[in-house]
Amino acid sequence: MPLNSLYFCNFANIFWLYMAIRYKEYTGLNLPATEQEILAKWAEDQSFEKSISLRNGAPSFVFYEGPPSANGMPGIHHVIGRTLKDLVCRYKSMKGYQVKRKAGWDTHGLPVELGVEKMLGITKEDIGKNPSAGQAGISVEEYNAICRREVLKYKDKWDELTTKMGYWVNLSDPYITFENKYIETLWWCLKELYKKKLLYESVSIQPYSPAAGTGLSSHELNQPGTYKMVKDTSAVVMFKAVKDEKSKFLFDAAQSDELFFLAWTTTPWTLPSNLGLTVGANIDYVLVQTFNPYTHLPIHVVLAKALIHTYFKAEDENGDFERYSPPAKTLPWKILREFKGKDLETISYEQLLPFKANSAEAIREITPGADPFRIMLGDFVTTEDGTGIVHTAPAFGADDYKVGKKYNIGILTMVDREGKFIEGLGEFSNRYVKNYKDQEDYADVNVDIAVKLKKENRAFKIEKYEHNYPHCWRTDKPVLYYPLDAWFIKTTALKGRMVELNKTINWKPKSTGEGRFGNWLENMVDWNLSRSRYWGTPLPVWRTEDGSEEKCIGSIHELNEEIKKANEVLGGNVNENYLHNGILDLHKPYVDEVILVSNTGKPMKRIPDLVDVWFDSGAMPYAQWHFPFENVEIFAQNYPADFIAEGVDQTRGWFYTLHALGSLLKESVQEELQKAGIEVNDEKYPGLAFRTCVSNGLVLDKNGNKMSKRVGNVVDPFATIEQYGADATRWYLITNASPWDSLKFDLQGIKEVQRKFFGTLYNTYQFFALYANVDGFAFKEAYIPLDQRPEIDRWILSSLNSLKKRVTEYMDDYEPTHAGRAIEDFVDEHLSNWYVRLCRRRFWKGEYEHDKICAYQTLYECLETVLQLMAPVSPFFCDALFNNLNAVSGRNKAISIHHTLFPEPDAAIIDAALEERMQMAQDISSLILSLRKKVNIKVRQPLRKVLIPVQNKQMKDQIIKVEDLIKNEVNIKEIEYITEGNGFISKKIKPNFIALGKKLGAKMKPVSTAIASFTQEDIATIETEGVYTLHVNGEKIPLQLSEVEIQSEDVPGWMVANKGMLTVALDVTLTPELESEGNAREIVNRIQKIRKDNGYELTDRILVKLSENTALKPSITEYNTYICAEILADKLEWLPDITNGIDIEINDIPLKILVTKKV
RNA sequence: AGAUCCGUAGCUCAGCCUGGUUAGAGCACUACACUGAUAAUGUAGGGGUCACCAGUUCAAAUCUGGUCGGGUCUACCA
Repeated sequence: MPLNSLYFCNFANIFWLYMAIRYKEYTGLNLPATEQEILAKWAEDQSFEKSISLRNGAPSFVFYEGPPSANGMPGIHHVIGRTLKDLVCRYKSMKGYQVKRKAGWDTHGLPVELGVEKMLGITKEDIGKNPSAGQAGISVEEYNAICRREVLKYKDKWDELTTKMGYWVNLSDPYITFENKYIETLWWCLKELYKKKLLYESVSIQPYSPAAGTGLSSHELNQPGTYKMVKDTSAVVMFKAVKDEKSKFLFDAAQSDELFFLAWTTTPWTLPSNLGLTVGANIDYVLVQTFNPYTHLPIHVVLAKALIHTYFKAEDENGDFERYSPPAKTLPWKILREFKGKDLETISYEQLLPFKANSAEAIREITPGADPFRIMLGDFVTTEDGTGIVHTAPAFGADDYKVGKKYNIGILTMVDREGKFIEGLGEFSNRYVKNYKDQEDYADVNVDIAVKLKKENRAFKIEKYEHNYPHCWRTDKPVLYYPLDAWFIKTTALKGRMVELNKTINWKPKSTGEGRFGNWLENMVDWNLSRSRYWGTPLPVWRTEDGSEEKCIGSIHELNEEIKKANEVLGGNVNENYLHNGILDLHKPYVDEVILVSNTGKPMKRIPDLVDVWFDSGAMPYAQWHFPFENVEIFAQNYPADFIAEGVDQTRGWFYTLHALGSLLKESVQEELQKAGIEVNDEKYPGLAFRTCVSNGLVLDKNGNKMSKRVGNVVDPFATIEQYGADATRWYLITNASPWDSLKFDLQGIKEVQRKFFGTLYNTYQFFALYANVDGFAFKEAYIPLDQRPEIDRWILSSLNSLKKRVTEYMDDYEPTHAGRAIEDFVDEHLSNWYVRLCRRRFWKGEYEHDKICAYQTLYECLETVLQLMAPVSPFFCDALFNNLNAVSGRNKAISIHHTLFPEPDAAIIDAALEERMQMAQDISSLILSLRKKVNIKVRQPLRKVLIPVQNKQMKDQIIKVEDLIKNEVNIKEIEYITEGNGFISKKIKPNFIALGKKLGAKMKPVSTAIASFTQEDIATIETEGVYTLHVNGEKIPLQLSEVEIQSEDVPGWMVANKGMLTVALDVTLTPELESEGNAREIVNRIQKIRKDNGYELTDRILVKLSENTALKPSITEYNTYICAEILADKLEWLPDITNGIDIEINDIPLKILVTKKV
């Protein structure tokens, strides 16, 4: 080896050792592996913690984490929601805000309890027993201990997913809803509401299982198999109207002293409890004259017009009343009068089944001042089935209760909790309304009621009716809707405020807030807060046995004081277990053991109810900081949230409870803040819990079905991330569909993202690293001003700044999908397929000097910026590449891309004209390539000329500036511009519809036909004159040049292609000179391929031997210098014969060639 | 039942707010090219009654009303 070669070799090694680092080059794109490295780095550098501490003192951006329940495994749908949360937080952090993200766990509630019951194989009845006293079952203490343990069963899995998917949230200090401090804040909230009289007890109509003796939650009612088709006795019964001023118009029309309202029921057992009838205000009703089909007495009845034909045959209308005689098959009928439901309001009727127990006195005893047996208006009435008049028994239907309350008709509960009629109902007393006791000789009381009504001329139609009815999932017996005591929050009291504040919330998408949420608010009812379960936040209300006195407790301290007081007053062993250390666990059964004392010295026991878990999560803004007991300052800075995001299914869940509590507690919160000396105003603390809310849609499987374990179409997020990487998964989830559209999840889509976007980005980076390493580019030279860079650099930088602008706008508008798509477009269309493609030579050709440095600086900046722009969405790969770039250049001091500031667009760099002409260059090139394709002339074969017709000077100037790019790209020698007047090109004209449409209106059609038949001369006329007078239907219509669009269509004798306003004509003549040059290019191409096949390094020089006997020799000789320069050879050696060479063919001419490495 | 979102190529989606005359991308398929970025790229091709019906308009994928289908939430009803 020659001395100098050795020297160079060593020098190179030493050189690189000295530099210590080159841009890292990869052997292949492996996203999961890169992510592992980055995760390790983040952990080591504490990148997340630093991303927050770096922003100390900066304005805060407040994010609330909706607490997931960790008693189920996380699924892929959790990944999309969390990606959305994460990207917003990362973005805001990069925009300079401090974004604290406290994690949280939802730990109470029915799903937890049901899971535990299932695991233990027990039912609700087994809980609360005393096994040590020999009872079968489990104590509340033990049960709750198991719930506490089980609820965080999958916490590790959740934490793992959080980490692996790159969700930055503070897992080390989460809020947990079962902790005493958390519950204490909930108690504070409840007491505040209590003090304001917003917390009250009342009855509500709930599903109730008499067989099991317990109320059922809606969750239980939604268990599979609870709704069953059953056949029940249904009855259309006749309520007799009372004649008075209000009903006079009906009696007048009937010309009778007796008329009836028809009402339908599938539960005749509710009839003794009937107190009203409900009609729809705008439903049409009719008064019909007919006969009772059972008693055959002539009658007058009222029912909805739309339902006439379910009871009467059309052909019997106005039938012969005189000749009706039983047992007649036909029932003649006649409409006497038609009216609206609202005309019936408050008309009275006689009680249908009067007994002692449901007498007027009994009713007023229960509800003093009640005014029953009247017709009411309700919006729930339909004409789907029945009669359009709804029998209303407030005790046994939620709608009935609501409308009954409005009209103050009282309430009758003629059925006890065992499901049987109470005393005082005559022959029906003590009979079960359904066969709840499995009696063999059970006689259906509903049938007996129907029979009685038939006999009394009070039944119009009795039949078996098959319908879907809910059953208790435990006993399989039909459920009753039954009035049960419950605690409510009077949300309706602040409805106005909630509606108003909702208008200030930025909802994404808007429709969720205006439609789904707004509607929900409009139809708000009071919040039923109580649950009769075991594992949850206890309602902190104690009450004396007679119910005359009660206390609501608002803190642990207060409770402990009351505990002591009760012991002192009541004496004995009252609360003896809680005197020393106070209460240590606020859950059942401990709170229930505590006895308090009333102001008059009576003992008080706790109401056994728990609080709806939605209260837990809705109070999370306060409870997560243990407000107001601690952290008042922190709370003040973190309330309300700037941003929350959850699935759209939370609209009436978390979103609602957050919003409701925000409104309800506004004054309480402001007071506490003021007490702590914090400045309070309505702008800062408007009683709003969140300012922006993004609701994301569902994740469906690729066929559009809901993912469910049962169907087995769930996607395992861990496997997905492991195989394709979190980056590609996140990018796919975000860019494929807007977050609020439901997403059809398809792994093929992730593969596509991986290949198309990350693959392209990776290639671009690899390309840069490859050559930058060769040239030792480390961005050490001064930043070259734009005006000293070539046009194409200025273009890509302009385009880059336009991109920054768009991405920023989209991100600020919570439209990450559009932001992501814009980035994709840029990387693919602009950076990779135009800039890099056109500039390749600049990187590997020539010396390391001005133009090359420009190219490196430009590409570096593009890469760096794109990585920053995509960082919020896909945080791993960009951080890796960013670090690789920085390791060499040291341009940015941040140790992670997530600590940098989001790129700010520079308007001065954006050059719209430049971007426009580059688009033209791309389009023109594309057109020329398509023409080449058509005549089958490959790009390596140079062509002489293209013609481009130009509309005006400005267009010509634009194209001239990119002329060289086009010529290079499509291998054309010359571009010739043709302008007006030479008659060389033929043109096409069409109306400018927008301009003309406004002016012409209805005359548009004939005018556009006229324009379509313009000749070339006509077009020339309007072009030169600027105006053309059309004659349409004898009317003169002047046509301005600006009202039409003219474009070149054809150049006779040339190959032509169009796109929009652009037209290109290609000269496809091949001269011997052009062919010769084409041959030379072919040779270069073949030899480059051989170099590559032989595995030579980029910089290796080669020796080339060619066989002399070829027709190609003149071409090759002519372009000898060019060829040698391209292939890195000193010279081309011609030999008569080559033994080891490779046979190739160029344009059908054979050639033998031998390439070896020069040593 | 009510509310809401969605329905555009075989698949995933733009375009719709602000109506304008060849309805676009990508994937997949076919063919041909190109390539010292190569799991890339270009060009060409097939593939659409823009779910349906009605209305407004000179003009509707776009605006209005309705219908149908799918998803979700809420409610559960005589």
